[in-house]
Amino acid sequence: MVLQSFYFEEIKTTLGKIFILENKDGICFLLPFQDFRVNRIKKNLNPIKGLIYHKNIIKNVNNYLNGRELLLKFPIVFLEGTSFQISVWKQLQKIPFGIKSNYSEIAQKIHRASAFRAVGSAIGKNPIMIYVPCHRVIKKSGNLGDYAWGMVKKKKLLHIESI
DNA sequence: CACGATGCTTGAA
DNA sequence: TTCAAGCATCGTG
Repeated sequence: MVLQSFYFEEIKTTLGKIFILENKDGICFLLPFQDFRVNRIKKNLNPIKGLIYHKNIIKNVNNYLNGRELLLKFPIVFLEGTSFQISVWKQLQKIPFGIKSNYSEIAQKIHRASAFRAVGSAIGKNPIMIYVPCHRVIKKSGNLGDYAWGMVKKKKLLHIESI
């Protein structure tokens, strides 16, 4: 297998500093800068500074966060994750803008109705924030639930989508 | 390999 | 509000 090149960028947003990693096939990671995976990714994949394939995601992220634009579609590549986790992340992508869901609903959709607790764990490892809209998943009770990157960020995202 | 612990939950007590 | 059940993963031994 041919060694592929990865490109990264770190942008400042109203949500804080965000790390973006891409290759020619799509977006591979989009994480808050403080996520523990960022350093590991840089070290292992040795990405080149500066996006070249999906440069316009930078403007899209900022516009979205400022409520000026909806999320555009970018190809997404899951470089890691178990089949269970990937099926959860793919299911999240089907939640429309401005619509909320809950953990057991996601579990049902992937035909693992009783695995709602595991769904929560899988969502917590989402590699691509915003575009894999894990923030739209809240508790069935109506409480906002938890968020791996902090409730402040989850609340901001939900606010942007008026959820 | 076998447990125990853990994590963006739930439903019942 | 507290708690046990339930499920995929991960760290330990």
